[in-house]
Amino acid sequence: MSLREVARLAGIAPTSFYRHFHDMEGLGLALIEEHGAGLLTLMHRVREQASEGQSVIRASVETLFDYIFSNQGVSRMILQESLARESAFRKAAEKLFITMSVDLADFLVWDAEQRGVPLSHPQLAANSAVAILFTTGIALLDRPEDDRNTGIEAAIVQLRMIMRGAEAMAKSS
Amino acid sequence: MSLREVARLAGIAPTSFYRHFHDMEGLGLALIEEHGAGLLTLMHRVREQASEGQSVIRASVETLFDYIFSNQGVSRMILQESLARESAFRKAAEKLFITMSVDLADFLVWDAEQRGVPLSHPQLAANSAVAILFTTGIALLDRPEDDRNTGIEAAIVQLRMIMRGAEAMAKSS
DNA sequence: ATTTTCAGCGTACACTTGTACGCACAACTG
DNA sequence: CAGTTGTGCGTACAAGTGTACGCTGAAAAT
Repeated sequence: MSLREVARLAGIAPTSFYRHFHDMEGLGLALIEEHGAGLLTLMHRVREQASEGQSVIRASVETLFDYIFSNQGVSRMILQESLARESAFRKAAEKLFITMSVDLADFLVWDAEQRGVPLSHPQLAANSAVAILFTTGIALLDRPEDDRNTGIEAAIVQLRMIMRGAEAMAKSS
Repeated sequence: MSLREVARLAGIAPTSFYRHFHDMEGLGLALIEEHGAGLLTLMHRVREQASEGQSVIRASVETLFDYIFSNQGVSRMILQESLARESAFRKAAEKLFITMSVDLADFLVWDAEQRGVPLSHPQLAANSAVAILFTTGIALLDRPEDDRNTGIEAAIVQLRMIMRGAEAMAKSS
């Protein structure tokens, strides 16, 4: 997507773009910052609410996928850019994923303590979860709703599997 | 990367590009096909050799990461394109990852039978493994060797965790 | 030996891209 | 009220893009 294309969609002259962002990179960074913050708080809230109820995993997956589905463009861009060649852009996207992973890991250890279940390598478990969630989430974007629903169920099983693995490794090591 | 840029690097005139590929997409498809086939056989071979020796997981991770590190451009392109908007290009990349996952799942059930250990949801375990391996592999590309090595060890732990989880789920369900 | 195929070339065209420059009008500030 | 700041515009340009066309010469096939 080019600067001119953005300007066209925004209904302004190409040169007016500079009034808002110095760069195309500037726009990208702003988008990441905005949506990144929203996503982080969203996941926090879901964990708080769900931990008083049923499955945190199910609630988290459904919430995150909902978010991705209703913000297709940005979500895809962030993931894609986090895998691109070095740039300020990529650094920001990577940072977001790292923050999400760390947040999740924090919750995992808290939850494990709560339940009195030891957990080995919580950070690595969180990294796995984030990687799986985003790649499968984005891959589901252009698919019919049936595929999306089975994809959600699959992701839930995958996350459960990781948690079971982390618990099993803690017991036998 | 533009058609003209490719032609420049190939040392031919822009218009001569058409003698070899009808399209930029044609080039991409050819690259995916070529490297995809190589990658699949490479992983097959590694599993055969390693199953007579030590850790299959370690051998697989090291081999795959070696491949990614020595084929940075194509590897990154394939993963990135598999997450892009619908296109022939994306379909090919997605197909490669699906094939890799299915191959891995086949091996997992064979190996589990061999060892007399039940395994639940082998296909989902394989999907997780492939997603984790590629995203972390690509993310390690622009990093110093130290990071790469710790990344490899981390990936190994993550895969072990998934396998332990799949075994645990099979026992208790 | 003749023909066909192949891979290269240069020229040309219409189009898009980023961006520099300066002007106009609103809104807010003093 | 005058002044500053923010946001818009049109024009212009150099560079890059895909691709249509037709010419060459070598290699391969007949």
